Amino acid sequence: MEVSNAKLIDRMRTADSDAMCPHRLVLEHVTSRWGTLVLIVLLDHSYRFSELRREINKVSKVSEKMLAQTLQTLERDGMVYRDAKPVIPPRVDYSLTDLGREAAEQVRDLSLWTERRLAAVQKARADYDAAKA
Amino acid sequence: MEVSNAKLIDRMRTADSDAMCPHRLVLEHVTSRWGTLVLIVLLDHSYRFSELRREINKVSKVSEKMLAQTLQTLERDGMVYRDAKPVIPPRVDYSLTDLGREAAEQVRDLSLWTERRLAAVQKARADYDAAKA
DNA sequence: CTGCATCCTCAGGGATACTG
DNA sequence: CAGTATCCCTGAGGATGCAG
Repeated sequence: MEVSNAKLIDRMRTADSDAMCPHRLVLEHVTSRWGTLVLIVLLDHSYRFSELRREINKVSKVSEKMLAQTLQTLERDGMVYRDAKPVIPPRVDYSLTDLGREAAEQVRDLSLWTERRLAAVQKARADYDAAKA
Repeated sequence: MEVSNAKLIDRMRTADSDAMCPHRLVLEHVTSRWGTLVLIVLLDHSYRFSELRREINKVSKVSEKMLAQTLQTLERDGMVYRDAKPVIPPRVDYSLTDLGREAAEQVRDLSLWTERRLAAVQKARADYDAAKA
């Protein structure tokens, strides 16, 4: 990585100081509470809406509304492909696009990293809490 | 990466379905709204509290409360080192630990990735919006 | 300067009911 | 089944004031 961080943070600036710069918004979609889980699960294979919901519910309860909303955001950002089959009853399959797969792999790696380093974090917490008392 | 995603998602489960598993919590701290910015900025060098706040404010206004809260969380997780010098007026320097640097580099890479792929995302959004209308 | 503590606002997110 | 629409509420997060 040749780019300095000072430059990165500067490129995050916006003329309007209140509005977020575009790529930060994408980052927030990808790292959002439900976005991360959707991406990680979809890395496996495509899922129907309720399959996906059941899978995520194993980890953390997600409301139908939030799942739909998350999927729409990721679909609009070009991360998720939505395949709605014109059958009765409806069948909709969600899968990752190439773009989404790139994002998902990085999110997954970060998740795996936190898992690997969990012991260190817990140690740090114990020390921190002990120092407080 | 040898580990299957099915296993990853399963390892994210908790006995108590409502509680989040430990490493997901760490992930959320690191990818939180202010956590990402703190990590990216600190990747440069250490900062005093108000320096850090000014730097982040360039990108997105952060309240003193949220910055302090974020720093405490990251410090407790062993990502950030807090060096409080016993002088008047107080001087506190924040820097990344080795653990924090590992996290920060991944977050920065993800941020750089979204920046690189921004054009693709914006194209996808335009297509999506056009299809709606 | 660096923080706590307090109060308050608002939007993220849940529950429910309804439709194609 | 796969959503949309509605209502509602908790809690993230901002503003202000004060202390060390």
